[in-house]
Amino acid sequence: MTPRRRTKSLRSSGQERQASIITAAASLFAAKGFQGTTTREIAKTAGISEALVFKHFPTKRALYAAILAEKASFSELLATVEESARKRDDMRVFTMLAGYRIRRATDPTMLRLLLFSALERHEISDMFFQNQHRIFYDYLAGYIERRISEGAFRNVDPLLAARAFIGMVVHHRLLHEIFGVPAHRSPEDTVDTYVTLFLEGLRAQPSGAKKQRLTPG
Amino acid sequence: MTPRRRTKSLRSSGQERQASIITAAASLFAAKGFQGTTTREIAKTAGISEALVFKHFPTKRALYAAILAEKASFSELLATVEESARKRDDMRVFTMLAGYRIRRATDPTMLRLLLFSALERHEISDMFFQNQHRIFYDYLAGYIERRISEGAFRNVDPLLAARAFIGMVVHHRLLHEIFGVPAHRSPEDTVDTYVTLFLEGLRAQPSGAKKQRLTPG
DNA sequence: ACTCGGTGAGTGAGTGGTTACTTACCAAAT
DNA sequence: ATTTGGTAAGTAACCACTCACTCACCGAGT
Repeated sequence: MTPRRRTKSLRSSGQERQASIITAAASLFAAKGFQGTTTREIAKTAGISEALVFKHFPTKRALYAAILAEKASFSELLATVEESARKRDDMRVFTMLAGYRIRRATDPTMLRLLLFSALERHEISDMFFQNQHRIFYDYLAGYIERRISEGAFRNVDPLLAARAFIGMVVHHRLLHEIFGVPAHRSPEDTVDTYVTLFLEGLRAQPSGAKKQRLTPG
Repeated sequence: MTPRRRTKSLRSSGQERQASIITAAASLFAAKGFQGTTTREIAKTAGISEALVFKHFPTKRALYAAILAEKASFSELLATVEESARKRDDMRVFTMLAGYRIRRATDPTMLRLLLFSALERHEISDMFFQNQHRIFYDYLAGYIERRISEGAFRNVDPLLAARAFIGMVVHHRLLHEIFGVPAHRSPEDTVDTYVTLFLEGLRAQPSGAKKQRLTPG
């Protein structure tokens, strides 16, 4: 029996392969950084030979740039859709998208990629970073300015407030996901708490463990 | 026994050399990470041959561990002195030391070392990290609990509040010193503002540029 | 229905350069 | 004379990247 195109082909198309290389490389770069990842490892993770990686990307650095560019352009797309929702005054969609973007941008893999690229000072990373964080600033700018116009947050400097908020969220993720400090709440819960804490003027839930030690462990 | 040197010797003592290697290596590791730094570079920066580096430290990793251990033990020392000042109720010394420790721990070189060691997941970095952050938690724990007992910050969860504050400070440093986003105030000013902002319940200076755009640049 | 040649997917076995680390030896200080 | 600070010149392993080559697939000609 000579089966024809019945099951999956033995060879992938160029686009499929390119995507699988990017996926493999992204997780490795996020885990070990650019310098810490070898092209041999990338090939092994993608299940192909090292030579094929270089058929798709001229250099290791070009592959890295492609990954960051892809992530950045997806963020850009989300921002555009979100902006149009805001203009249509569709607050349900806007809030949902903004929430998704915040969760995505504070996702451990994204954070590790972001931090590594920033620390290792790749030229490409500037754009990536600016894109990732403009999201937050724009989102919070809108929210805070709206609330201020409603009479809330008297005497609050919006830029400082936005930065403070981002600081809380990012730092929580750093602590919990990257540095491995155990969280005393679920991530979702904590981000929500931070939002409340920040936006309502540092009034946290009264249910908090007041006598808790501040040093974890 | 005590060798008194009239003129500068052509050769350094073991301890002097060891210190100079650590200094050179620390700045390189902070700038490029463990993987990104070569032992040749370290030797060149310290102004000696590569072989001599290995006379003082058996492996590159051991040198790295020594750097983190040194930083951590200095922090520990500061914490001890500070604790004794607190017990003596010497608030002037306590506040001064605590301020110094916060400034030191948010210093760009320390932050880069910390972030790199955490991202690259060296076993040694755990201790280093725990030490660096216990500083904040303990300092803030004391402050916040004191203020709560005075009737301030009703319904505030101290752990969350401490984390939020650290988030603000660390994120500001990340933005400004590592990611290169221009600060709209001086670093010292901003840290102080964060302290005020946090401790007084998000009431920032009314002098703030209220109509400022939130996106820098 | 079958062959055959063109094309792109895919690889094993390198290449030169770099890395962490070593060896064998030297010179200054005591 | 011995110890200690110091080096030039290695070495084996590993790195990003290349080369020469094979194989799978498809469609045109018969």
